[in-house]
Amino acid sequence: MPELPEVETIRLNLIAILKNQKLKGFSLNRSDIIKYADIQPSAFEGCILLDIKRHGKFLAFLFSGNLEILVHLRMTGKLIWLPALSSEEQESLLESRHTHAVLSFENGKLVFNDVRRFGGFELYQNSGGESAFSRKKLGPDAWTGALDGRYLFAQKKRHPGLYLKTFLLNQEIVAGLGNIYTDEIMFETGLRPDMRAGRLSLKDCERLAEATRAILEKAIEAGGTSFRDYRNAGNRRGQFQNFLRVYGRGGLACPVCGAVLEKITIGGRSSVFCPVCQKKK
DNA sequence: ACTAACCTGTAA
DNA sequence: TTACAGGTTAGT
Repeated sequence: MPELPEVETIRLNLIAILKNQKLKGFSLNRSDIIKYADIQPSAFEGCILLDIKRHGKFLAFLFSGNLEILVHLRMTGKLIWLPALSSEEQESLLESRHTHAVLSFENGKLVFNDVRRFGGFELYQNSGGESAFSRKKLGPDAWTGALDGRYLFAQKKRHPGLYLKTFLLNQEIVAGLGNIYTDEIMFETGLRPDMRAGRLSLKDCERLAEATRAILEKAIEAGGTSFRDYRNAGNRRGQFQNFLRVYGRGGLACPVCGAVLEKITIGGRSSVFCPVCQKKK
């Protein structure tokens, strides 16, 4: 479900509420949402949440004692701060068969709910001040990282055969982009998703980096995109779906030239683009 | 470098 | 009943 702007929105919601709070309890309704563990969940109890960081679509909850929880929401994962909800909503969320974990802090409970169960937690006991992000093969963060035209140009030389769509979705190249924002970035840049990355010029790469920056900024400002499932930590929708130009609009008119937007499948993912405004090269 | 698989829910 | 969904990855 969530891409970088949605995960960043959740991070901003939660850091304001949970920084320096003590974790009192860590309970699981299903143990299979723990994808990896150096230690037991109970080892986190009594620890202080020092910070919440994000790299790409991963969230890292950093606790005292060098303990860390990595969270990935995949398609339908949600992190919901229970006190933000009405008492009826709180009750139904706690009883939901898709609520898999509850983190109880001194000021309230944080719930992990995931219909499809692709998402989950990884529990780390770090040594030497290393963050668990370093264990993942992730490129620079698309928002806070060193992403520019020169970097993309160097990367496209390493992966010349990838379709541009697949290239932008690859988290080892750039971390944080998903199906919505890649389509939006390619539309903004005037490049087709089915061109090969090897054909990108340095100028194209500079435009891609620029468009990425601009679109992510607006999307974060709008609190992310709620096309269907996404909700922030307060269980509320984002607003960026009102500003999407091509994603989810296959068969409708291009907002710039009026041509019919095409929808194709690349690497198993749907892509929508304008056959007039976007060029293959 | 592509596909099938992991899951469940919703819409066609 | 079938196709499809803001993601990733093991296997081919």
